[in-house]
Amino acid sequence: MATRIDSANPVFSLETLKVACSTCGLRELCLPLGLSAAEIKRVDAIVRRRRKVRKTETLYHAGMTCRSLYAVRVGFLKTRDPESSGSCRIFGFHMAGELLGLDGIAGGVHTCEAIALEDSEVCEVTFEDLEVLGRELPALQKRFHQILSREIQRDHQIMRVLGCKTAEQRLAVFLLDLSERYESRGYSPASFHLRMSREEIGSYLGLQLETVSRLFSNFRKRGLIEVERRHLILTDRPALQRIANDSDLE
Amino acid sequence: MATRIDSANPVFSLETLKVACSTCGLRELCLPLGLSAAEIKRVDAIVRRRRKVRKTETLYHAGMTCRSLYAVRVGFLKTRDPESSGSCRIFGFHMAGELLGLDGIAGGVHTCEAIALEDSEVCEVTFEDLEVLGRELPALQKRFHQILSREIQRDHQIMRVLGCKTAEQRLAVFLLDLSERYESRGYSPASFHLRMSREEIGSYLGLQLETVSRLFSNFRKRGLIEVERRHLILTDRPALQRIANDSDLE
DNA sequence: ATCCAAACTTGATATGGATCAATATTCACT
DNA sequence: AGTGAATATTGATCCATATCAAGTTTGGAT
Repeated sequence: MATRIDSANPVFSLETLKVACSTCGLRELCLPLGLSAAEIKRVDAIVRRRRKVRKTETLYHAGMTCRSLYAVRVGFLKTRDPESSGSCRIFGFHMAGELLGLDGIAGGVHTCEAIALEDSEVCEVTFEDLEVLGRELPALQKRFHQILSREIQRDHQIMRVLGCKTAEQRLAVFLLDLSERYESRGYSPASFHLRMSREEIGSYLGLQLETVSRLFSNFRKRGLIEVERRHLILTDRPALQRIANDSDLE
Repeated sequence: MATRIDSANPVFSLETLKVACSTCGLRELCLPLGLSAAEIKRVDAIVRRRRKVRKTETLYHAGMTCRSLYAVRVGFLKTRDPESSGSCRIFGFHMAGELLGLDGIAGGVHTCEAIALEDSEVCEVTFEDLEVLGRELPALQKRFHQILSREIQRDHQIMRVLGCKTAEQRLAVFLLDLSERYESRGYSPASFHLRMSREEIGSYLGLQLETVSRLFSNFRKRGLIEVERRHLILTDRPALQRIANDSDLE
């Protein structure tokens, strides 16, 4: 539960260099995508500090002033709606290379809260710095706009799922989405560990946890997946793909 | 069905002046919000052309290259998912002062289609121009980021509704949202005309049109609204408000 | 003015998930 | 190692909303 951790140490230098965007394995996913080496060096300079967030800890609460966005460097977080106290809606799960806090730019206040699902590390960049540097580096400005727009596209995808897919389809879409994201990070697309509970999956997909659990069992019986608690193997992705798309065509 | 209309006329000058942002009644809602008079003049210069879109006509199709965003000047449009052929998901309804095409920045391609629900007019600004001018006018840059972030917030709101509200709550949220948006445009928040069909409302809210129709009847019986086909009077907004929020607290 | 298609309303019935309930498994903590 | 609290599974039942069906109203085209 402690927050006094090495990365909060104000002594930068070597430590900072080691985790600079220039040498970060995520630069092909994260903010620096598409920038030249020289441009990335400039981005390095505005990455304020790396922050560690232990499992179950909160990166930011709703209502907190929001002056920065956070890039996930390692780990896995969820963002959730603070309002709906009951079955707290989960807006998203976020893995390495993804940016958090985009919703807070408009009002200067976080509208949701971000919680680590495993020990994580994030890089912080203030909007102010990003805007100033964006004026100098059109490629960075463009990249930032892309990221914001991408987020809107992602939200549309979720709206589509919530608005007109069956429970079965929702879970298939969810598993395939995770799979793709792991793959683009160099992990196996077919075998991975779920960082979230059945309840959290349900909250994200607009389903009850029992329904999620039943669907896992059902998928297993049909030979689509192997599931052992939170470890998952997608044994028949084409079939999942078919389930995910199918019924909105018929 | 014709698209040969005056605003497509390449002769600008007086015509253009008349509809410039500087003199536009929407400048407190639209892109120029918060800019100085001098800055707004600069924005005027990048508003390429005004385009008229007649009722039922399409402003852009999914798949079309997307180099611009569109600000609604007059009228009312919907954006919808082209994929789900059956009950085409509707992503949103858009009124004067709102911006369309934000999802297309990332890929340079429109991911949804925009269709006019009544005769409408939009102002076009290319992303390129917006980015170039944004570098010169930090206030404009900031405003653009705000708009993108606002859109993400809006999408979250919809995800919340689709993910954990009952049909009754969804309709209440929807009506109150329309009400607010009309009010902030100087119209009555309590009495307005629905530009969309029951089916379109249903598609937006993840409900069947019959359910929407029944809910209208039900709300009327309870004295919450008066509804005559597409004309609507919200006679008890506090009650609607209660319905909209209530049950996720209990 | 008339006709037709689209939009809407209302009723009857079916069903996918929610809800309630009981049990099993796992993990964190002492 | 042992205990209690999360987490997950599975079954039984219920209900909100979908689906099917019929009839009505409206508005646009001729």
